[in-house]
Formats: sequence, C-alpha cells, structure tokens
Amino acid sequence: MKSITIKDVAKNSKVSATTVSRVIHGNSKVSPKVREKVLETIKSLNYFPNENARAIVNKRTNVIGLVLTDISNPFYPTLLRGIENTINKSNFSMILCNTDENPTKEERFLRILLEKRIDGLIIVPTGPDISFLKTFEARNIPIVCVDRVVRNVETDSVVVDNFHGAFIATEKLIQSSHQRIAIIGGNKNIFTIGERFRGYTEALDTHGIVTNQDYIKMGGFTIEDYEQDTLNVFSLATPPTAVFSAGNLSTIGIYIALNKMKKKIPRDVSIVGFDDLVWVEALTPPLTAISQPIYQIGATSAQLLLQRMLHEGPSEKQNIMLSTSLVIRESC
Amino acid sequence: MKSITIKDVAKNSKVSATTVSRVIHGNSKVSPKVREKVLETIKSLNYFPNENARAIVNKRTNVIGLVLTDISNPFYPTLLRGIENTINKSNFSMILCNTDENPTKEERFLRILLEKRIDGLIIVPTGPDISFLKTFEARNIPIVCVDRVVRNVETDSVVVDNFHGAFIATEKLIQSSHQRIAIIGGNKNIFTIGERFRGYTEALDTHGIVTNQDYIKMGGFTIEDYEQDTLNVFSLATPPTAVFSAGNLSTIGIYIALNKMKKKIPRDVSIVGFDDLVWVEALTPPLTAISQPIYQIGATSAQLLLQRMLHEGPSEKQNIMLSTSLVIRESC
DNA sequence: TTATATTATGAAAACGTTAAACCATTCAGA
DNA sequence: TCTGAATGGTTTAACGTTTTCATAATATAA
Repeated sequence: MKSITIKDVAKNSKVSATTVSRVIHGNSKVSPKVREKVLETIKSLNYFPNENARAIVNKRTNVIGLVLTDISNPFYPTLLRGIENTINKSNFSMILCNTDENPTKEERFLRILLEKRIDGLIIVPTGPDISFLKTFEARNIPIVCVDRVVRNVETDSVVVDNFHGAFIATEKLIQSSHQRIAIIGGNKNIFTIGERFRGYTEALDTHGIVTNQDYIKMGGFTIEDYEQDTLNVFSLATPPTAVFSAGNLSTIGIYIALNKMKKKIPRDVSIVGFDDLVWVEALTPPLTAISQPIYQIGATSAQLLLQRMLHEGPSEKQNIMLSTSLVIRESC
Repeated sequence: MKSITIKDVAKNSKVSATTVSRVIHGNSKVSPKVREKVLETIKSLNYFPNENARAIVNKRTNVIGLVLTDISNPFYPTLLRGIENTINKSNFSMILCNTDENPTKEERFLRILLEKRIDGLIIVPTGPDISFLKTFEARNIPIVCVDRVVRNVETDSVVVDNFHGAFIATEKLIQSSHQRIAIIGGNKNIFTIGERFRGYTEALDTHGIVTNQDYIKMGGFTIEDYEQDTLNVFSLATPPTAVFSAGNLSTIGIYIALNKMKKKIPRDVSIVGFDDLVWVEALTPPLTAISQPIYQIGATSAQLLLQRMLHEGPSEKQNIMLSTSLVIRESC
C-alpha cells in the first residue's frame, strides 16, 4: 500500500524532488526537456501531490469551515451555494458542520476544524457568546459570522435586515386594514427571530395597535408545533384576521392548519411570510413574502472571508447588512 | 505568527515530544505526575494538535468527500444529514462539493479530494462512467455511489427503487380510473429519472394503456420549464386528466401552472408526485406522493463507507436498494 | 545480593512536501 | 582569454507529528 510520492517521480525522471516540485508549480527554473520528462512520469505514475504535506509546510490548507445550524432548513442550501461558488474560484474547499443549535456540538466542530487548520471560518453561531472563537482569533484565523452576530469577539459579518423585513411585512397587513394580527414563529432567543419579533411589535406600535399576547406564538420548533399554534390562535373567541409567519417552517404549518380548518386565504385570513422560497409560489394562494437575498448573503460572506485570508481589503472589520424586500402575491 | 507545536509543549513540560504524544493518545504508559504536568501545559499554551501533520504520518485524514449535484435540490439536505450524523459518530468530517451535473466540475473536485487524501468518497455520479474513480479504486479509497450507480468501477451503492415507485404512482392514477395520464419531469439520461420514466410506461403497458407521446414532457430543468410543460400539455385538444410528477421541482411547476389555469385538483386533474417533502402537505390539496427514505439512504451509505474505511464487513461490494412507499393524500 | 523483568522516558527516523542556499554549466561581453 | 551573470540543477533543512528502538530507572524473583 505504498503511495506514490514526489520522490518516486524524481527517481523515475532522474532528477531531484525539488525539480519535480518546480515543474508542478510551473516555476521557470527548469529546462523544457526536463519539464517534459517530469510531466511524462507524473502522468505515467499517476502521481498526485499530497495536500496534507503541502499544508504543513505552506501553513495553509485551502480549506474553510462552514458551521451552520441545519442544512435541512431551506434557507441554508442557497446560502451554501453562494459561499461555495465564491470560494471555489480561489480553489478553496469547504468542510460542512451542522450544529443543530447545540453549543456543545458547535464547540466540538470548532475544535476539529481548528485541528485541521482551516484557513477561515464562516459560522452561523448558536448564540451570542462563542468562547472557542477566541482561539481562532488568537491564531489569526479569519471568521465571518453570517445571519447572526457574536459579541465576544470582533468579526466580519453579513446579516439581513430582519427587523425591517418584519416591519414592512406587518405593515403590509395593517395597510390591508387588518388590526388583529398574529405572529407565529420560533424561539425569540435566536437572533434573527428576535429581530423579526421586534419588527412585528414595532409596526403594531407605530400604527397604534396594542399587541395582544394571545396572538403571539413564538416558541415553536417543528412544523407540527406551528400547525398546533395556528390551530390554537384561530380557535380563540376573537381570532386574528391576519398572521405574520416569522419563518419558512411556520409558513408550512400555518397553511396546513388553515387548510384543515377550511379557512380561505385571503378571504378569512391574510398571511405574509418570511422567506421567499421556490415552493411558496405553488401554495394556494401563492404567498406574499419577505424575500432575503440568500445567495448573495453567502457570496458576500465568502468574499469577505477571502479578502481576509488573502490579506486584502480594509483592516477594520466589516459588518454588512443586506436588505429584504416584499414580494406581493395573493395571500393578503 | 509562530504556531504552537508539540515541541513547545514538550519544552515547557521538560519532557520529550514523544512523551507529549503519548499523553495525548492516552494509550501507552506515562507516569501520573508527568501526565499531569503535560496536560497542564497543553491547557496553558492552548495547544491543539495539527491534524495535517498527523495525516501524513498516519496515512489517514478522517475526512470523507461528499460529491453531489446540487445541495439546493431539496432531496440532498436530508441525505446529507443522514450521512453526517453517521460519520460524525466515528469522528469523520465531510468536504462537500456540488457538481451541477457537470462532469468537468466533478473531475476537478475528485482530483482535489484525492490530493487532500480523503479516506472515503460518497458520490452521486453525474453519469455512468466516471473515469477518475479508477484512480480512487487504484489507491484503495472506498467509494459509495448513492442514488445513482456507475458501471466502469465496482463500488458499494445505495439506491432507491425508482422504477417501482413510479410504477405504483402511475398505477394509483390508473386505479382512480384515469386513462389519459401525463408525465412531467427532467432529463431521462439521469439514472433516477430514467427509471421513473420506465416505471410510468411499464404501468401504462401493464394496464393496456397506449402511451401518448404528447403526454410525455421529459426534458425540463427549471421550475419555469415544468410550468410551461404543464401549460402546454393541458392546452392540448384532448388534455390528460391526470399527471405523474417525476420529481419535486416539477411538482412545484405543475401546481403553479394548474393554479394559473384555474384547474381544480383533483376535480379537473389528479396528481401523484415523486418525493414527499415537508412542504407538499401545505399545498392545496396536499399532494399524494411517493416517499423515499431519504435520511436512511444517507445513513446507509455512510455505514457502508465506514465499514470499508475501517476494514470491517464483507469484502464483496454491497448494492442496496431501498424501497419507496405511496403516501395517499388528496391530490388524486 | 545479583540477575532479570518491567516501566518510564528519550533520540532519531520517517511521513511527503517546499524553500533556502549552494554549485556547476553555459553564455555575453570586453 | 577571462569575468560576471544567467541558467538549471542539487543538497539540506524545515514543517509537526508518530513510531521504532534504545536506554535508564525501578521493581521482582532467586
């Protein structure tokens, strides 16, 4: 099981390993005949350089880590493609880790990534204080926070204006002359969800509507949770006439529940949802939604990371906030 | 930018690097006081072993490659989680690559993965002949093909019975007394899609229904394509009364188009779709669908790969075919 | 006590690269 | 013809680990 090394190539071409290395790197200091010969034996031996050996001498691996909560959440695949397509251009690869919002898992992954000496990290942090990131910082491994930010270490970041998105979503419902507006969504402790909740209450406030605690269902996790939340809120004595769905999973639960309750959208209930994914247009009626530039969030954070890794760009950390837009369809 | 190495730990603990290495691995004998001291300085120096250096001496990286077509296809995230959750238990990490069905990209990724000396590969091949896999085979790097198979090298594989799934889907429509049944889907050259097409025609055949070429729309790629296909097929002089959607993207296109045409499902048109994803239940009406055990496909292929990497299990290649099931809802 | 086995440790080589320093040709120019 | 510069190559050390082998110290048995 002996593997083919640069020395084998050297021996077979009757030159030194250095010369082979030069040929591989296209370095000028090698004569055409020798280059030819070396390339030939590389091909004939089917030699491929060992990146791990390279990594230890070059002190760079060309690998980045991508730590997110769960690729199954439809937000992430597009984000990932934005990142991947960007870093691939500079020949970086990506190790993917799913934390499931679990800080213990997160720390374990971060340790592994550190040991693998990744050149950079893109992370959707599980919380606002990720102590292990200090270790990355101390070793000058660039970090980009995406979708959420962290406060115990300064990093570049790319987020979306969740607050404003939720604000205009809620306002849209108000302008359609709704007063009794529910919100259904996940855990407020998650940065993005918290911001969306703020946007919702702020919009009600701005328009002089007092928030009704019964209309606030922020604690779901699964589609079934959201379905149940919807069932509950629309079974109230005075049910809402509209609902703001704070995430894509809640949108699914809401549609399922309303279908079951035979409520017609938008006749009986109006909906605006956060996240404009491909399938929301197939719903009946198609969803009016807040659209995030998901791919661009990914691409931008990857660009930021590349800049740092290649020591280009400004030295101050960049904190970028991209904006959302309202896509009007027929659910309100 | 000097990094902390095992030698620094050694020096600071007044022992040799060997001893530090032994402490870290905890297997061989080292006296309690020394162990204590070493662990202490590891902590105080915040030392983390360099996995790349380890990789070159151990000849294993604890990394696998996952090469698939596009993580944005909702089939893949679940597959990925099945794989990840399985390999994580054995402390493997995963490099993810999206080929976009492009063999050139695929070959480039495979070369990179080879150079990184991954311990194993899980791949959804773009086609039936991936010559670069020969190189993996020659180096005894285990390969598992998933969802599709390859014919120029023998590998383990995990696929789903697409043929049978499509067969029972079509049969379901026939049994609901439909005779004019369309199929809308992607490129038949893709293994899974080809199988589904076979299942469709075979079901018609079995029940003595002659296939109508006008009802066959197999060439779409985007949701817009499928939407257009649907529009076209239902604008025929004698339109079909039912449609089999051969993939999840086509399901979206079909629902959008039928909504636009104001066709009622299932009154005007019945549908059965391939792939039972979370959002199909939120459609109106909820989709009757062929369900694949996606997570399990991933978990199984990862198990197969682990077996090979750890040199356990049988030496003959395993070719596993998992079965699909029909989830009946209200679209037919 | 001495001989032997056991335990704890270290030195050095190896893994597969790259880079710095060096050496031997060849070529230009006077 | 000689000098100096290119040119094309090699030798050696370094990167951060693990592993093999040797050795010193200690424990056990006779």
